[in-house]
Amino acid sequence: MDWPPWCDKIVKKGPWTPEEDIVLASYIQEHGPRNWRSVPANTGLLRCSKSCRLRWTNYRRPGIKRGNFTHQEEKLIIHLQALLGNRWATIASHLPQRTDNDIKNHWNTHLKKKLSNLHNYGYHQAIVAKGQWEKTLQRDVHLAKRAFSEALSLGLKPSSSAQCSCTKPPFSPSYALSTENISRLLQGWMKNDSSKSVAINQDEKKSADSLPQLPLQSPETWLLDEIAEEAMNDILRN
DNA sequence: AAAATTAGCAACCGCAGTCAA
DNA sequence: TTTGACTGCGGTTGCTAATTT
Repeated sequence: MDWPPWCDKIVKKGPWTPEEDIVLASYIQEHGPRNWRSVPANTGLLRCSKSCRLRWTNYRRPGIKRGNFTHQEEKLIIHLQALLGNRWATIASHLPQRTDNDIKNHWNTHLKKKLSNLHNYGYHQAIVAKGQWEKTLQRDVHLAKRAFSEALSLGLKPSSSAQCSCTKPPFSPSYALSTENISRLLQGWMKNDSSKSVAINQDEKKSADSLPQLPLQSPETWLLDEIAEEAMNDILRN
């Protein structure tokens, strides 16, 4: 049965009910998450294919982690956002248990605010610590970007342009933003991070592990000096 | 206690990319 | 080469719960 042309008139919107979820989940379990157009047609759900896909991708897909973001996850999101901009899908690929929608919502409702506080707190610290705080988060982000560019000139592997879905790179060259290269940069950052407990994609990690270390760990070229890091931790904890 | 405001989040919308016919 | 179907993405909206006045 094809989805009728008048489907827009009967399509249901708004929150999904548990019953609809069960129907969707059992259908996907049987047929796999593809051919979304067939889902409403074959299940009788009064939802458009898009809505079914979104519901599955963001809420019903196995392995999705819901609930509070850990401190470590937040830091990773902040760093990736600084590097990539609002490319939520790319950022989400580095937090496999989180969806892009979840990350985007968390950024818009929590992290932006926290970063704003961090910025203000930074200027306060600058006065208190007699200039030690001149490395505010914004500057750190700038440094990260510079380090990124420098690292590229030191031989980060270009990705095949066809695989790079980045349409709006924050800085050039555009090939910089491949998954592999981002993983390398993250690895550099994580080496400086105390907990090192972020679950990055295991394949990416293997790939990154097999590559020579890049000179990204020096204070001059990587993100946060101890003071900035501590202040950031304070803000994120609150 | 009630009304107003704010915050958080699920879901929708529109656009762009991909691919097959 | 063109066209249409499908999919993915990011921005935005709107509902609900929590908080403030």
